[in-house]
Amino acid sequence: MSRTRSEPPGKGGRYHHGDLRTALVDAAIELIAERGLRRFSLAEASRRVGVTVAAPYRHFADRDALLAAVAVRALQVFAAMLEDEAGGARRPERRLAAMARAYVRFAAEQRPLFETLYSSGIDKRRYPELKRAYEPVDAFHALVTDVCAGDPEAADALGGALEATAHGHAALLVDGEYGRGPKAVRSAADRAERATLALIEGRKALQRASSPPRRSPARRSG
Amino acid sequence: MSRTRSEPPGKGGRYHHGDLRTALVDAAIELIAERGLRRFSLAEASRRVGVTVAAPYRHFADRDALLAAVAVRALQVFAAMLEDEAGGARRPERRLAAMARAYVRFAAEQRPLFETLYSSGIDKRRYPELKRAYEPVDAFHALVTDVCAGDPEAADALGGALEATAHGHAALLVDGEYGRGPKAVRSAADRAERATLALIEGRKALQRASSPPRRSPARRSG
DNA sequence: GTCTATATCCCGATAGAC
DNA sequence: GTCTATCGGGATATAGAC
Repeated sequence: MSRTRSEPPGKGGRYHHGDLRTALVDAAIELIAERGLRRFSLAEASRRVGVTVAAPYRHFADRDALLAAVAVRALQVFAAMLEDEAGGARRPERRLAAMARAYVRFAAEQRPLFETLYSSGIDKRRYPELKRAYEPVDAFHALVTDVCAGDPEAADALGGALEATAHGHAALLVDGEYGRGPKAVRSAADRAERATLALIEGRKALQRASSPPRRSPARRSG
Repeated sequence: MSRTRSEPPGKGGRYHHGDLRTALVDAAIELIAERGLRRFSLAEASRRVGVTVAAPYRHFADRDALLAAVAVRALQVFAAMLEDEAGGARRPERRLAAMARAYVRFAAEQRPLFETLYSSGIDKRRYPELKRAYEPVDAFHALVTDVCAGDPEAADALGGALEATAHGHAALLVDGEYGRGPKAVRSAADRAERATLALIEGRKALQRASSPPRRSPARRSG
């Protein structure tokens, strides 16, 4: 559909692929969608684009490197969805709530991408391109800073809570915790949005000491 | 350490394992801890226990079935940690906060179990024993109901938010989002606990309509 | 009923020819 | 850049020893 394939190699035919790298990423996403991350194989992806199993190694060091490329794609799509969904809202609180919805929707509508990003077991530290791809998501942190105007510690606390909450809803949804159909998706998105608004509203509580500090005997009430 | 092994089979030696099923589960957990979920193999587990690769199939239908057994073990450990950590607190709010800490600690200290439970890709619907193993965790829901005395809808909303938030912190921690060392674990546990308390405190906001309803034109403000 | 032995097929990865 | 050939390993299935 979206792949550019010049001509299938037939049997014993020799041919150069237009953009094997991209084609492999596309095929990988298709395959992961069909069979799940665990049953995805480099060999099958190669077959699907019409090259031998050795060909991918000119473009990717190994199977993980291909998955890392899929993860980069995932982050691009994710960033686009975030921007798209949050674009309609004016106040930062609403924008953050919309982002939480987008987070959940991304997980549901782009499940192979979401899974590759968070459950593929690739070591993200090993792929600098992947690190770079995270930057567009920083719009989120800018909004949080905005909401917590002038208090970086508050922004840190709130940002962490919002991220974790959105991620939790998305992950549990994909895990099947809320059921499967589109109803489950809407429900999870609603819950994520409300939890986001609730956390923003009650953000002061995020910075209160909630357990005794680790070192000093600390004489505060608690 | 905790495994009962009668006598290594040596070469060509023939022997019956005391409890191959349990031994395989133990070996699987060890292996997942050492190599990660993705590189875990039934063959290597078999080798480690001292049986041939075909032996496990007397006890498990396939690789996934063994992972499901690991998941059951995971839920037992998880339930024990929840109970243990929440035992010290009296008020239900504190108990729930302690549970959030336990959730994060479980993910960090029992990473192979946590990963098997949430990232192994096994279809939980296919393993009734796994469904049954979830029951001990229901102490959590009882507490939430307690906090929201008399309002089942509120309990549902709050319970979902708390679960997602705890899970989100745990998942992002395991994912490396907060760094790696023990400092990251404490930090994540603190954040999860505070978010829990904040959500309990601001739970009314979880039930407010936060986006226009799906069907009717709805003339309410917003 | 539990395990061994064995065989098939698929996958990941590498080396060298074109 | 891609193919051919090849190696090692893992998932399964089956037959047979005890």
